[in-house]
Amino acid sequence: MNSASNALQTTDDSAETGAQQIRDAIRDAIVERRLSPGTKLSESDVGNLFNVSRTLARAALQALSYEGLVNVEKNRGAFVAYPSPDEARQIFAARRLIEPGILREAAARITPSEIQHLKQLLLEETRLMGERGQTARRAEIKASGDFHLTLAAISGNAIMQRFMDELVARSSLVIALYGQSTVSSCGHSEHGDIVAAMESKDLDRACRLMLHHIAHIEADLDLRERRTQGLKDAFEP
Amino acid sequence: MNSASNALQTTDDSAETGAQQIRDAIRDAIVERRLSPGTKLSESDVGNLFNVSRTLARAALQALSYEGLVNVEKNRGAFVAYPSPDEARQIFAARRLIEPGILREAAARITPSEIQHLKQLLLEETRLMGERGQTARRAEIKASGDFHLTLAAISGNAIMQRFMDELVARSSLVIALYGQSTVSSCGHSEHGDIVAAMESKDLDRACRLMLHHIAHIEADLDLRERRTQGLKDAFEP
DNA sequence: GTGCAAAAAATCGTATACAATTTAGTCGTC
DNA sequence: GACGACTAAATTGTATACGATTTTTTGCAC
Repeated sequence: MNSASNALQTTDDSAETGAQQIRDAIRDAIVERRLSPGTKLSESDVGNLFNVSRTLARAALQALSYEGLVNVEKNRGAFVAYPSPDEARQIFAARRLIEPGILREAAARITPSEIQHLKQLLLEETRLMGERGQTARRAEIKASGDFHLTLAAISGNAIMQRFMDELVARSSLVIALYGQSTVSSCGHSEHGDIVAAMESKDLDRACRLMLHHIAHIEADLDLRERRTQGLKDAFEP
Repeated sequence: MNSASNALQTTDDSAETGAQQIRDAIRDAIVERRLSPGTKLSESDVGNLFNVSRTLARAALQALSYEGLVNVEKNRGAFVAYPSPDEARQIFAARRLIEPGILREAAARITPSEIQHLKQLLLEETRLMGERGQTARRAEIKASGDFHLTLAAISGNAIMQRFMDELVARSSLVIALYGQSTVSSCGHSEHGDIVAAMESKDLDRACRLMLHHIAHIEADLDLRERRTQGLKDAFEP
């Protein structure tokens, strides 16, 4: 009865086999910053690493390039994306443009159980903020993104959800490159404030908080050209 | 000096060879409605048609699946996307959500020469509206989409431009399936009104017109399940 | 003639092989 | 010793080949 069952999953049945799994594994590695921007992803290496042929490795890399997480250069290979400051600005401009709309749709459709789910995410987030260690920070980054992705899922629009998937993943790359503050990339209790505003049906306030939140993340960035990037451009323009 | 040169084109140099060209060719055929929704795109057939191996055909089809223009079903093959009424609603919901924001950014950055370019597009559009024949109607559909895509290009955000690329292409599929009016799918002189509002710096009015315009397109659709779809589902569930 | 089961054909999933391009290394010349 | 051209290694681009899954056809029983 609920048409969302059709909308929530992009592919009909289980994964398209092999390539999909490899793509997800590499994407996780990129988003969790275990793969640094600019790292070369040789097709042979990826294939050997996952015990598959170069065919599947190549398919996975191409898929990642469509999401903007990997750049494939003709006859040169695939590299973990190294977003330029300008790309970073575009990513956040896109989020400022999109997320308020998603928030409004989500607020209009949200159910009590979904509110509960969101609150649980917030608890997990604050818990991770209290812990030490790299793994905790990685989990925190992921949880922070999951908040925005869950909102997109609640909005019920599979297309916007996919767009947000891409934007959140790329945001993680940008924060890895240009983030300054050692602490939480996403912030404070701003997520909680947004949920509170949604609960009290104050949509305008929720949107304002969301925009403020995104601006806050962006303000923590130092969007100056990195040396490595400059060097690369100097050698291979 | 302008870092936009890096941002405006997703791929650095010319096409990734083969697969990219095939992808574009098939995409054009889909958008121009020379390939009907639901048509099977066998890897072998596509390969033979373009005189390439199945490898490249497959890569092109996968690329199209990432754009939502074809559905690849595991072990069954690729088919020109057959958007469900629900998907159609999501596509237009996404456009309503995104396009006002793009319009605002475009209005803030637009140059006189770009205004001129837009006006030329409008002239071309009205010219095509006056002509008869399938080819003219195809060109009209394309021109109508180009208006929205040009706006996205002017906004200067390559990411939003890509999102709009996808949404406009999929909209064409939806209109092909569910459009009712035999005449212009996109409408009247609404494009012209939007440009006029932009020129007079009346952003709020421009956004209102844009939303009205999108609603107008959607209102022309008959979003009922098509029989063919039902039959197909009955035979191959 | 209808319905089901098994075999044949077609199609996709994946691996391997070869050609083309790039990159690294080497040798010779200045 | 530095620079440039040539050769060799590595990597990507594309094609072909083989195994797995699906679809169609065939054949038989009822």
